[in-house]
Amino acid sequence: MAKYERIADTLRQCIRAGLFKPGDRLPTETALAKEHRASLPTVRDALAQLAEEGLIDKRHGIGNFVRESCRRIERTNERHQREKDQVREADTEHVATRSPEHDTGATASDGAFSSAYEEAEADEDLAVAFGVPLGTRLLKRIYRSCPQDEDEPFDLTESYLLHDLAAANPDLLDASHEPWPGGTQHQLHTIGIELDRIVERVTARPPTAREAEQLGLQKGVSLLVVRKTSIDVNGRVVEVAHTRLPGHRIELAFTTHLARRCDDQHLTESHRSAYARSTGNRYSMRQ
Amino acid sequence: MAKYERIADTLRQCIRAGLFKPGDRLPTETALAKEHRASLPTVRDALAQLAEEGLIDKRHGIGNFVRESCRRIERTNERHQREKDQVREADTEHVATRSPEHDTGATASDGAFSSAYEEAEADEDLAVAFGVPLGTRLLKRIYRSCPQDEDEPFDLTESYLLHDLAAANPDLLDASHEPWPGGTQHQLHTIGIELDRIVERVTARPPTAREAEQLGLQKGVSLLVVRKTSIDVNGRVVEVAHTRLPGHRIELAFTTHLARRCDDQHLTESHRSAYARSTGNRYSMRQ
DNA sequence: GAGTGGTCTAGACCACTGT
DNA sequence: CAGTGGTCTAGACCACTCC
Repeated sequence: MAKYERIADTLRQCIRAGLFKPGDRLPTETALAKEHRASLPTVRDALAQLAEEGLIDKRHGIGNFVRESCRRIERTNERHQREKDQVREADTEHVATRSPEHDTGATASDGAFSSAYEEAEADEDLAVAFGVPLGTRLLKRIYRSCPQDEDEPFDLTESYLLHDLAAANPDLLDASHEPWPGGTQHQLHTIGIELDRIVERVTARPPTAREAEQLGLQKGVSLLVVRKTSIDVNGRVVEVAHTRLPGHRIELAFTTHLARRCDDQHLTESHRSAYARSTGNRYSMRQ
Repeated sequence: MAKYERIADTLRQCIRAGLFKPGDRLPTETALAKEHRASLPTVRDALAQLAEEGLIDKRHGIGNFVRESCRRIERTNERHQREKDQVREADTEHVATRSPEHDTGATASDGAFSSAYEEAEADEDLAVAFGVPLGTRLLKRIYRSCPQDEDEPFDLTESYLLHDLAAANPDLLDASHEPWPGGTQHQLHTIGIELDRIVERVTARPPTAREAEQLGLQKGVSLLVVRKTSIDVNGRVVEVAHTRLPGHRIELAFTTHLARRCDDQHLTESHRSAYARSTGNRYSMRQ
């Protein structure tokens, strides 16, 4: 085992054992070097490893600090249904009463979020996603949300709508109308769009220098990248969004409901398959 | 901008421009150092960055190679429903005919997989997940699957079942009976368990040294960590699995079907909410 | 053995932060 | 300003791979 790994291990143990507590500053790098009879770069290799793991926070010109064990924020896919439900509530009753406290506790209710609106043209990627010609006008919106009562943003989203579609409601083209009750689904509702399903594609990679800066991340940590596609009841892609989240802070929860195994033998196999294909994961209403 | 970042940028451009093609060996590190009038560690910092991004493959004693742009493997949550369907097909018709080619193309059909079985005791984490006392006997199984016609494993899974439950079918305790048609759901079926839903929690972090070795990954790349909980029709947690996947190779796709906004106004709001809570994301059968 | 990347050193200088 | 981490250098030695 390499020396820098041994040093990293030692520090890890000290932190887990509570010898260094969250918020504490570690000894200076030169002090650690002397203590472990190692050179500075070697110590720095060790510290870089701890930073990647999210165990310490490197602050240029100040020191290396033990990370406050930040709570993991859960984001479940069931919020999509809740959001859809809220649209109708807002619609039928208290029109613009934003009720963010409706989903309490477990869910990441996106506290405050700033945003920026601009026009964009569909690049190849987006053109394919929307199924439109290259260069089609899009409305691009940038969101940055924070968990309640925190300072650092924890998510960075670029959302795209078809411009001509969004233009049906001029309010949608104007950033000053944020926030909307019920979020994007409500916005889409105002132009007569109802969502049928949402597909989220998740990958992970280290952040670029720019992303690390924007999200206040250490170099080398992992970024969760979610590409969300919203499809309306006519099978049309109406929104494509690209979200980047810090992997060590977020837990994406996806619940897949399975159809009850029905004991009616009158359905032939081919019928069943076709049915399954058309509906996907769902819950039998028969239960 | 730091020198090592400039060097990394230059190399990135060379690769993207096709000046270095996939499979090519880059100039030696000393050659790059001379070319960029930089020291060896500086060049190595640049190369480390490219390795984290999955752009190059560092091979000790041989050289640095441009990564074959490995195809991204998609894993959708709709495979859970397919797997459930297969159980029934296998049950009613061709009993043990494993038909992996049923899900063609897009899906990662887990080619070959080795496995190891052993007993384990529930630690705090697992005890909470299963809702059983600490120390309860569990059956621990380890899977490593490869995409079709590839050598490197791309996933590493630890699966846990309640031992006493699994013991109802002695075959489940024996590794030699792998592979099973229809996978774990079929295995559960043999002891009379039908799944209601699957919850997958996704996070990302850099791999440990051990994980990097086991999965053949470069240091510093991102790992997708999926914790899957399977819940049966009685609301009991019957399987907990922990899967680690290379973030740059995998794309996890989750489709959330939304209930149609029903225009029947006879449902009061409270009824609707209660209904939504009990069923989660689903598809209206009325459509 | 020759050539490659992996680790480590000792020391220099720069950039950032707080006083 | 002093103290901290960030970058870079020149060179040494080790570990791995292939011939």
